Amino acid sequence: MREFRSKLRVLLIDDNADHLRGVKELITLESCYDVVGATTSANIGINLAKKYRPDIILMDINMPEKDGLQAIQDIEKLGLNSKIIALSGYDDADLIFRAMKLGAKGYILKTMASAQLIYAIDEVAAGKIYLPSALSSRFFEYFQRSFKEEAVSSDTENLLTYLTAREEEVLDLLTQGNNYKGIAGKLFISETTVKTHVNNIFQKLQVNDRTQAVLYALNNGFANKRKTKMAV
Amino acid sequence: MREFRSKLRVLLIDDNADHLRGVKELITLESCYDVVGATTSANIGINLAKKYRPDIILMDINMPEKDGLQAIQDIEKLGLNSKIIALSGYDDADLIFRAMKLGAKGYILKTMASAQLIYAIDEVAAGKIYLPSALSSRFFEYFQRSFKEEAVSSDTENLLTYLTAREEEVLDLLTQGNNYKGIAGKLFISETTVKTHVNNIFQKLQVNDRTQAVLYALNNGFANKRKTKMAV
DNA sequence: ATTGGAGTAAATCTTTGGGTTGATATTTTG
DNA sequence: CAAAATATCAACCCAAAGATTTACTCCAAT
Repeated sequence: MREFRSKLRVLLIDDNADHLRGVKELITLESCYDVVGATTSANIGINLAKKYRPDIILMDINMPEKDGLQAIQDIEKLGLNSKIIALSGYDDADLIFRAMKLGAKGYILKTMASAQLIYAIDEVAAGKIYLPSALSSRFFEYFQRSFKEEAVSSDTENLLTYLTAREEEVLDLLTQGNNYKGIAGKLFISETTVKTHVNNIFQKLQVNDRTQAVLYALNNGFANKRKTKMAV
Repeated sequence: MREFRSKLRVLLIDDNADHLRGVKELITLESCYDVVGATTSANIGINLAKKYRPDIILMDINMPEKDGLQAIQDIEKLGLNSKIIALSGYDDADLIFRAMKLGAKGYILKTMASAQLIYAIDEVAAGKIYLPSALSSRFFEYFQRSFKEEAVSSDTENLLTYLTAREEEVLDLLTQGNNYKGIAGKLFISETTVKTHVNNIFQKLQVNDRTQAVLYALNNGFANKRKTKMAV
């Protein structure tokens, strides 16, 4: 897999000029890395990323001008294969979580020793994901808390279990935005039959209309082929 | 925080009797741990957990009788403060992800050295989360892949951006299952005005009815106070 | 000063949705 | 086998939702 290319190309984006300079010198000292760009502007950084397609991008995510997280997202959308390492002054769980969610391959604190910075770059360059164990713990606490409510809320009885197979089919089509006619057509039954099913669904889910039925379904694990999401 | 209690209590659940015995001996050798139970049955294990409320539970998640992941969920629901460490023969990303999602404080492979097992227990007992770096990488790859599709799908224009502030308010109430009357009452405007807004929303989102509007909103990042979820 | 967007509202009309009752065939299950 | 649950359909009615048009006010941009 190692190609013929001699050095891995690194792009630095950090609005603190002093820190930027320091990191640049530090990385330049490493024989295997080549700093192809260093800028204090997120927008310029994004353009440099487009231009040079660096192997590694060190991105400060606490910048005033443009949100560093947004910048990560923008760069990820470009579909370059650059590996982004988030640089931050804070070990805030939410920041870490969001950075990782957006595709950052690492997250390091500015206060960390320079040796650790190099180590992180090495690891990420090697295709791994680098999170110092302290931050990793933060991440997992946050991660697990995000799912806690789910588990708790699911102790209330799930009314979906009372639906018959046919009713589930109908509900599934409801959650795809179909009206009576659409459902009737797709299930090859009459519209009045669909109405009967839908009415039974309303009774069982204890709701008054289709919108509430759809919401109940989506909020109570009616997964059916639907991509569900998590709060950003 | 350290209490007057001398030893931390550990419960072992592993359907492989040999492995169970080995781990039990290993842990008993450690002066700071006390094995309060060791069973090859997940169900018995759950009952032992209820009875002893151990500090640490080592749970094998590859058991035929009962799914170990299910057992983790069951124990978590009991609301004991036991910290569960998942034990597995496989470093499957999906398994790791699901175990952590269910609240496991650690995940270790049966093939790992005994010193590492003890280290993991120490770390978890100290309130940290322990994932060997190799597994941690697996986890993050899986984690980021789960969010990839989201980011990609969002390259299609988000029609929600065209909504006015008022329309967003109305849509928000729609996504809570309100009808015209309910929305009118909550916004202190007439029902006909609500209809106007809703119709404008339909135009802008290019949908035909409220259910489709709600679905569009939920599928396109209309987060508004709503707990969103992620596929299990 | 005036244009345009946003929010408000009413009138009208058509379609869809929701509730009810009752009927029949099929399947499940005790 | 008999009883119960499920799936099918019809006819009915009323309420709610959706489409369209018109119009007034306020506010911001020019």
